[in-house]
Amino acid sequence: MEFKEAKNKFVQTWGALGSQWGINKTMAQIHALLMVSNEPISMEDIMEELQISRGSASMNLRGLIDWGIVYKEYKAGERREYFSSEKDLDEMAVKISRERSKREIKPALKVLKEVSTIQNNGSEETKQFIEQTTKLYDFVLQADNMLEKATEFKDNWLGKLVLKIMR
Amino acid sequence: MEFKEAKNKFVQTWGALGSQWGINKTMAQIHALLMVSNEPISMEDIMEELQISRGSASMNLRGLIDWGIVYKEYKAGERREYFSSEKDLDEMAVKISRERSKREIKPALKVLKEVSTIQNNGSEETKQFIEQTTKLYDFVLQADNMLEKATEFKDNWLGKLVLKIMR
DNA sequence: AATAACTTTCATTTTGTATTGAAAGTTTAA
DNA sequence: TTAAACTTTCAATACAAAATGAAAGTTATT
Repeated sequence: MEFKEAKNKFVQTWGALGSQWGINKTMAQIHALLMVSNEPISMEDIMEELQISRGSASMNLRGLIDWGIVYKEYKAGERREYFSSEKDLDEMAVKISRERSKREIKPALKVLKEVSTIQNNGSEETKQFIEQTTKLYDFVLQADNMLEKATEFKDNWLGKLVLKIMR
Repeated sequence: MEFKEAKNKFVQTWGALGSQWGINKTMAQIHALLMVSNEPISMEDIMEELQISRGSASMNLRGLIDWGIVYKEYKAGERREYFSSEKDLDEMAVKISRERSKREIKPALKVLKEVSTIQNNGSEETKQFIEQTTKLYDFVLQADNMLEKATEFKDNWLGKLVLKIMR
């Protein structure tokens, strides 16, 4: 397999993985492209490489910047903007974890808290509902805390965690 | 907030959360419904409650059974099938982790291995590509191993993990 | 201040995913 | 073995999410 083919395969795979985890395919593909490039890439080049429109490139790049894992760069004497991605994978994982927590888990926790604290009117179904949603709240809270704590390690937290768990 | 309203809110929220993580909304809603019900529910009732068609109910229930987090149950003297969900959240997390690993992470790892072992032709871009995809392979492998190890605890692994991490 | 070089926005269109429902399939009971 | 009671399948359809691209917006240069 030669470089070009490998690169394309990687971009496609990363895109597919992304969409299985709720990240839009094109966004994941742009991210993949930037991850394996050592030098910043212009929007024009991204459009060309992935065969996507200007609008799509613009929106998805902005999305990646909002996630904090892609940066804008300016080259001296050039008008055009260039983009590069976070290359440190621990840093990347931390940022993605934090964002997902903020955007998705925290709001879900809020609702879980609300619904798990309704008045128990004594009926069996209400009792069961409160019980299960309370457990769920505790579980999700714990999972979210774990992510938060883990990301505090910052320095290769994943590796340390694995060692710890394996004893 | 009364029971019916709370239940509905929970189902909607769980559905939304699911689709943000790549699980189809209806499937997540059915799962939510089953999680907070103490007794098994028939397909008919699920259709009624969520206002979905027979086909959709059938497909999504089968999907949940494939994930291993919903069970078919038979009532004595009744033809109709009933469905209930895994109520143990640790068990549920273990099953979901294992399935996602098998379906999504393992295949991605295979590709990462492939593309990270192309012949280095000496060019800078090839060198960078190999370097970054190798790092990515190691990272994803480590994350996958962590999940695997964690799920071996089985017994409230998440809680134990959190305690460990927090010291 | 006008022009050029670029980026963003957003109404429309396209694409992909999920749903529908009727027909086919299956199982159980008589 | 037939009928009844149920579930699954799948081609057609609906729906939602993403992409397009032209117009509007922005910024830098002369």
